[in-house]
Amino acid sequence: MRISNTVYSVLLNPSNTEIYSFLTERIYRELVVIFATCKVNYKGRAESVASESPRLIILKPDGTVIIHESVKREPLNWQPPGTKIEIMNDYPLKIVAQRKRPKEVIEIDLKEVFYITSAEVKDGDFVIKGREIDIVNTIIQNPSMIEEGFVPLTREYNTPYGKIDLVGLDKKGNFVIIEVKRSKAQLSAVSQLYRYYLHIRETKEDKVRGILVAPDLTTHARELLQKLGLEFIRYDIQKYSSY
Amino acid sequence: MRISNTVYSVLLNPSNTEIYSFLTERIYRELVVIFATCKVNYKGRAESVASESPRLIILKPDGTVIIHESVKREPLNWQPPGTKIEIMNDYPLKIVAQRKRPKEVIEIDLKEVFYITSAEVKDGDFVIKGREIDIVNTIIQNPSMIEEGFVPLTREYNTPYGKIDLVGLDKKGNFVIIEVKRSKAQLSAVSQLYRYYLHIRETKEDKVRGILVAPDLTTHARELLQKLGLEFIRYDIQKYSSY
DNA sequence: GAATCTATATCGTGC
DNA sequence: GCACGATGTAGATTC
Repeated sequence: MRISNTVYSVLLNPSNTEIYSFLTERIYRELVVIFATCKVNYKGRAESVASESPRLIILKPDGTVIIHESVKREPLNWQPPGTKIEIMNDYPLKIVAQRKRPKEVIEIDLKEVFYITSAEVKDGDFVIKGREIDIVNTIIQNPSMIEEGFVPLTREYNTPYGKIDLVGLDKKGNFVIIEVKRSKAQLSAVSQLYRYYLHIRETKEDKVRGILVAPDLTTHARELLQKLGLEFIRYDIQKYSSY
Repeated sequence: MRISNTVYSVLLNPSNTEIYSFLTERIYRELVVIFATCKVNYKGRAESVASESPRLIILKPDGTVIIHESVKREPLNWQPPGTKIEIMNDYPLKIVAQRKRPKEVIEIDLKEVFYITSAEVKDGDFVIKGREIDIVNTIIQNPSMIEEGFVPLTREYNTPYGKIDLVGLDKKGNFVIIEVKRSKAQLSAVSQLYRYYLHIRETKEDKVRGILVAPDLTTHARELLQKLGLEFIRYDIQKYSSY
């Protein structure tokens, strides 16, 4: 079937023979959607067993396998891109999807297949903004939002204890370490900053300051921050949303 | 259409009128799958714009919205469960999915709808094992895997600075803090343990030990661990996989 | 390939 | 509802 430039096919209540030839012809080439009752077994980093039930199965041309039930954003089982997908012409028909690192395998036993569809899909353009990196950019363009006299030096500054979002100097020449969070900062953000802070304090002669930049932080995060001698600067997303 | 106990419906190349009545009747009741060219705009914690392109749209009865392209395990855009989904009978037909906290909205402009399917789905049983909690259970049942004389006291021990996986006493009566990781431990695991360690050392008179239990840890994690005076115990997943 | 961090993370739990 | 940690996290980036 063809509409505009998109070719797609639909099989309703297909026989096993139809399913097998349909799938073997189309996997890795088209976006395949199967609605069927199935059992699913997963074994790898963890293990899972799913009893027979109707589910939605998606096979992407890049090797991704996604199995959904009727609830949640997260799939019941999955395999990421690069997975080796095989259709086993057994009774019942079986889809085996495995990858090497980590070694993981999903087996899908297809019981009743209600429909299968397949389509050639070319991806469109996608632009996203408002991520952490955008905030770091805003700081570099508006260093005074940290404080008067702040001079950004390096972003993604590498240390053995992790990458520091931004390092710079204050007007007194102190080393300044900045960790940015795009949403309310939690304990882990403070720990992360403290890890960098300790490392820089040990390896640099200069005085060091650690600053957490976020729209807000939790009560416990604030307590810990103060106890550790670190600083907080509120990032008002409204104020700098013009970029 | 009915096969066994599963009722499902398929519309091929539906008209706008058909799409509208089909969707309004079925959202929040059935698992709906749409394959269509569409534009997608998202605005909330971040923002995104996706140009017109064929995509797979899933509307779950719990309010979940998932939009997939032909690559990746992760959807292009989404809304989690609890989202308010509306079908707007405009030209073009539009799906608006919004939630309050955080305030986020997705607008999907449907251009050409190739097919829509819908099905009543009751979820099956699902059992998973091999998660962190299973390792903690194993330790509690085999305390000697920590060391001779170790006595587990409390799991999920609450502190202002986070929940400690397991606390106990060693044979000398020292307080022992245990952080468990199911895969190779990284810097953040060491920071996490250290946060708990500092807190307990400050609030308890007793001597305190912090132990990281994991199958392995990265080089830098090991360095930091040693520097902070914390300990590591290897958890051999093979050895205790019998539970 | 290993290590680290971000994510519109999502999800579960405890308060 | 908030805070916090786990996730079979996935995905991007750097080394």
